Amino acid sequence: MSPDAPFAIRRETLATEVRAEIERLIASHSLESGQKLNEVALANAFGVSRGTVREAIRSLADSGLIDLVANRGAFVHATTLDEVRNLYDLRGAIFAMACSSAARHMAAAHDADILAEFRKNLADMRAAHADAAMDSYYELNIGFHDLILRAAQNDKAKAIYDNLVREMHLFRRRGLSLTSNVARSLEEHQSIVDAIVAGDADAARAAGLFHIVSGCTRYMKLAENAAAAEAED
Amino acid sequence: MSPDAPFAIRRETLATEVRAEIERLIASHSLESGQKLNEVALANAFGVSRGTVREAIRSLADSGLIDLVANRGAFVHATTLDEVRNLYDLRGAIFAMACSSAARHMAAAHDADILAEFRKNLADMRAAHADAAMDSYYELNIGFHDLILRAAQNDKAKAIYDNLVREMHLFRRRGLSLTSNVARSLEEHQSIVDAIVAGDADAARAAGLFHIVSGCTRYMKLAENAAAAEAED
DNA sequence: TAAATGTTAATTGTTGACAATAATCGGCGC
DNA sequence: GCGCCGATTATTGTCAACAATTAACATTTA
Repeated sequence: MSPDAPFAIRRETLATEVRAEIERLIASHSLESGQKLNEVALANAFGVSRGTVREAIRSLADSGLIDLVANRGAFVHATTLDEVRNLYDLRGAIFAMACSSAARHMAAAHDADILAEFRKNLADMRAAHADAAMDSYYELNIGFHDLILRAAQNDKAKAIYDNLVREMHLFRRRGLSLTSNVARSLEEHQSIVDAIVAGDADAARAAGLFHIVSGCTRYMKLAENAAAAEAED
Repeated sequence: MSPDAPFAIRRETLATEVRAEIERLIASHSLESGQKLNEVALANAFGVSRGTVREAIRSLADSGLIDLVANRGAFVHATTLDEVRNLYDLRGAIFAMACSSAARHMAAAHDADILAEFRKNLADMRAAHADAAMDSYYELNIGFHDLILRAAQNDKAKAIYDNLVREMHLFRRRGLSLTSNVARSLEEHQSIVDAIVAGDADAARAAGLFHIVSGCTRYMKLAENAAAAEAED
């Protein structure tokens, strides 16, 4: 009677679709930071009941994408630069831990499948870099981090990490091209994989932490420049 | 929790109270691991509407305390020993990061207030240890970790950490007394505070990680013994 | 005019009812 | 007896209406 099928065909519920739709509205800046979400308006727009959008909003609130004030409403969370720094700190801590765990698991039981996936991801990324195919590079980068978290075999960590990435993505300032320093990022990926393959948990942790800290530094620099450019207008 | 007005009478919403009540049912083992939650039964028991308990259940699911299967229902999440290990890994990563951040902040701007709170917590703990007052020790231990996460000034990290602690607490096996090795735990707290006061981020990170790893080791040992004792019956 | 108060409109919190899906049970054939 | 299949029941997903709270506006008063 226990849920035996792990990959049970769970038909998405309406609320989850609405949630995804609202996320898209935030990502596309149709809903601005700090803006209030009107339940009836959203319900009408999506052609669903108010209770359904309520459920979606609550879910987004639990993920930290929306702020909830009792009896007053829901507001798109406005992420400050200090918060982004904090999010990077968190990402770094979790990602480094995941790299370490991945190395440990690889040392304990050599997993050829996931190793092949790592190799393919690295190769594809090199190709994308050579072709200057920046859009596919973005996807591959997501895929790489996903691989790490899967190799760590820590579902909870993966869920939290995915949430962090999603939040950082959604509130990323418009026009910040993160395609710079691709070559360096690729090197960092390579050294992470090397440490994992070698089964060196400490080296993997260090390489993982360095990767995120570097990413944070790059982002902060871009944000500074963007702020300076805005001030000039 | 009140963002702006300190004197605001934030009347809790019904769903929030119901959520707390369900948590209590899980903690008291009135709801067993893996057990199914019946919405109408809970609604009747609490004297509220089904929609309200639905909202509470969804919130618990987002926190990972409950597993949700579409069209089939909600089940109390059954935490395995492997999962507990993963949770400890996560706690360790976040706690170590928090200790590091706390040290960094203390070095940048000496905060006398929080320092006094640390000193008081350590003194109270020593007193509780001397009096063998284990129940108050438990509270003080929670308070210590809370202080660290506050000193780190990372709200998101604090929210996630609190969630992890709550989950580990709720699914703690009955009869596992965690009051052993209080003296050693106290020493670890002391060395964490020392590193933070010194503004040594690296030392604080190391001390924080060691504290959680030690706690994990102690817990695993207890769990092993408990399993062995059960096998004897 | 500006602050304070009373009144109305808009929005959220909560509820009960209906529809869709999954679990249960009994008959039927083998 | 055992397993498959359809009808019945129970439970969840969704909806629309009601109650409580908040925001907006108009009115009064100093």
